[in-house]
Amino acid sequence: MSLIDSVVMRALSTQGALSPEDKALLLGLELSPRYMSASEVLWQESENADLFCVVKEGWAYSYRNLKNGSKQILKFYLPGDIIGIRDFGFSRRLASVAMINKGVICPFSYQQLFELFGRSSLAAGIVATATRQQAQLSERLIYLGKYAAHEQLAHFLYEIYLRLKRINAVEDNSFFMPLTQELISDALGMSPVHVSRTFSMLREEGLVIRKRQHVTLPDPEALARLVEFNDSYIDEFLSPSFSELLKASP
Amino acid sequence: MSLIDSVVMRALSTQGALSPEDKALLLGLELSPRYMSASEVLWQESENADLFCVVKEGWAYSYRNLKNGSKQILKFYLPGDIIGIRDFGFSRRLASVAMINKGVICPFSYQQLFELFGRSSLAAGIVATATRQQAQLSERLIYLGKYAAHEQLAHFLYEIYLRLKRINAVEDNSFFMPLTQELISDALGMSPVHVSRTFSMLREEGLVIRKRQHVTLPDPEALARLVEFNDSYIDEFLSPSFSELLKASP
DNA sequence: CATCATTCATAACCTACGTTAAGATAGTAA
DNA sequence: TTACTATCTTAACGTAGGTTATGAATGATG
Repeated sequence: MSLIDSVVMRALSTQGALSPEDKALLLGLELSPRYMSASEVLWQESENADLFCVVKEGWAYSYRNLKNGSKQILKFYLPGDIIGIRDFGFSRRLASVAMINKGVICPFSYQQLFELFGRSSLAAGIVATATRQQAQLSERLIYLGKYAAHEQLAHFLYEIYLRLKRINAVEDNSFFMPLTQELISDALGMSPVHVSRTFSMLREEGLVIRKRQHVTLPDPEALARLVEFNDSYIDEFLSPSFSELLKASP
Repeated sequence: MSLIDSVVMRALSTQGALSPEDKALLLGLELSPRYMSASEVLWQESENADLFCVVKEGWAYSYRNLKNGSKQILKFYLPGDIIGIRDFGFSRRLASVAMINKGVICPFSYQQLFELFGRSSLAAGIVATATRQQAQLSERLIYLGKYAAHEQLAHFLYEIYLRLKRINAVEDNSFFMPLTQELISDALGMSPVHVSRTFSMLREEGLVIRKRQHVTLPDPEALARLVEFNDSYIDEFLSPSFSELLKASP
């Protein structure tokens, strides 16, 4: 199974809507996997934007450095995720991206992406991917705005849990999460100390067990109830009518 | 000048990248403007999603009702903005949308939008619109996470100011803003009382004058300096190479 | 005009979270 | 093994912003 087949197809195909021609187009793209070390930077804010990437292995994150010296993390990327769609259409990067641990990424040029437009219904798949990412950001916005720290952290952990489950990286309610509490604090907009406090709280309530980079959620549904999780933006694929249109299009 | 010409072209065309054929396609769409009253709801969260809208007149906002009784506003829509691109590709609405004051909107079906895909390079324009909206959300995320109330409010007002300036709705550093402090508080994730406090602060510093629904920024650049505003997501159009591709495509 | 509902301003008080700091634990290198 | 560093925990204290409440200004309606 080629890289494209395993990674990009998963990202773009939606309930088998990719036609054989679309697949051929994708497979025709030149793919040169890049091996990244931990903390390596993919690109910096305001650099020229001309490509996007699919994460094959490892975790990454996008962030913005703030004037007060701290940084705000916008999103964590797990294997199978697409990085840089956000910047498609802009000439420069809106945020920096760096690896968390070592991994492998597959770059595509926007030029290649663009050439797919008009030649196949892939455009819709790209749009769907972009909108799904946007939906995830919206969820984060909601939690940053109105919820207490323990609800934010619960929501965050449950989202990671669901996303990892989709790629079969959860076993026995446990998963590998290469994030420091400092990274989590940058993502949730709170202090590292308070992240620690909040983890302690969730641990005492038996909701989260954490040993270094190994996380166990003894009762994921209890977490989900705590945050009233809206999982449609993760689990839901394209709408049925949308899929029909995709299949029917030439 | 038709509705389409004035509103949608503005939204989708990017530095004259729309070809005559694209324009013909757009003009061929059936357009039935709908007259909306203040507070009227366009759609509710989790309703079936099958259309998007262009705002012709009036302001609107998307929001989510939270379990604790409050709501989080995701975005305010000004004349010329597209509502509902976010949901394209999902079968149900991820957020509710309601008018703020009375206005006029122009609905398009996703079906119509989809048919444009593959038949013209409009797809790229749609993607660009979606990504620009996503970029705006990212900016909000950054401000919610790490900045103090007065910085958040300054950022918010300056963003509105820039967006209104783009549609020539700013005169002499003043503009009409039909938002209550309660709506603003729902958008920024803070209490209405604190929005009032913060407005008082900015007023005392001579940065913002507000009389009911009329806002004046005596020195917009001073506000911008206060928040170190990143305006590329508003002012920047497509990247030059991207525009070239659009023009060159059949 | 009087009445009523919104919206806003300001004050008093309280709490969740930030900040600073000092240890504890684990992983790594010599 | 002994440092040495990164990461985490817990405590003590300060503050930004939440909550509640009261009154003023504005606008709508009869």
